[in-house]
Amino acid sequence: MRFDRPPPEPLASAHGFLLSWNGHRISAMFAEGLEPLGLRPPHFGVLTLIEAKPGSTQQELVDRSQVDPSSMVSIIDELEATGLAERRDHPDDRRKHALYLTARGGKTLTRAREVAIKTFSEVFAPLDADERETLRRLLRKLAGIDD
Amino acid sequence: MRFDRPPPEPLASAHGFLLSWNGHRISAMFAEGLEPLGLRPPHFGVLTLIEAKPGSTQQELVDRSQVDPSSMVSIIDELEATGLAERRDHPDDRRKHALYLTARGGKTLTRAREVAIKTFSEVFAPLDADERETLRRLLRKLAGIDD
DNA sequence: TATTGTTATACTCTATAACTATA
DNA sequence: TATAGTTATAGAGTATAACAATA
Repeated sequence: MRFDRPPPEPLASAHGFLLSWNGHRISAMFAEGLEPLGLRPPHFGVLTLIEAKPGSTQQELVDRSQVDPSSMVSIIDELEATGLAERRDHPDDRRKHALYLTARGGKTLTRAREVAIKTFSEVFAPLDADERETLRRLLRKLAGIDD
Repeated sequence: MRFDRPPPEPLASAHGFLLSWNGHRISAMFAEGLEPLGLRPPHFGVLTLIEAKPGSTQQELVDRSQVDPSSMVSIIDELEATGLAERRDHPDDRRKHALYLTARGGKTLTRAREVAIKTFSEVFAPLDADERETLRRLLRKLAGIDD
């Protein structure tokens, strides 16, 4: 799928297609922006969750990220290999790992957030501030999030 | 990625994540709905485009669908194998094929459209009519479509 | 030489199930 | 017996580049 042009009619007339197309487009653009940092979107998600709750176990990250356990292993393997996060022994249970960001991981997450913001501005450029807020509200409602 | 629950915070706070999550969710639901018809979303797209302009060449479908040429070959192979579309000789150029829906293809497309509408109603159920129209307008604007 | 369609192939991403070590 | 994490493996889906036939 290419995203360098608007989707063609008659497909673009369908609400569902539009939502799907825009969603895949922003994913692809974000993934491309993350590439220079050596990250893919799931890495960003996991880094974000570790920062939000340092010391989380892999199981907790699985629950909060909707990523399956085996994928979580490889994502964290990669984060450790690139020195962005580390597994430490869990104080209460020798089966568990406690996950923490490294200093470098924190910095990389900051840069990844800048990428997210840049991608966001590019994609949402056609909308003014009011429209963006409306879209955000509608998308949250669509996702089943109560405000 | 799982879609049976709303996306977790803090991820759900990000506009981009919300758009991407909803987009992937509706794709996944539509794909699931199409399964009993033996179709995947790209088949639906190609059927739609052939119906919109019968006699299209594969190259034209590639241009209008944003699917790459080699994927187009397998999609059309599958549509022919299941008797939904057919390649005919192109009157002007022996390199080209002219694509047509079969009667069965037309019926299947109708049923696939019903699946699309059903998926759409499910996903957009949390929104009222005005909100849906607003969302449609914003998504078209986002996609770069001039109204 | 360029274009249409095709094939062969490789790659990315994810999911499934079986395994280990601990509880 | 159940849980945390891991491994091995297979699968879906897509993309890339080389190719034959025709223009």
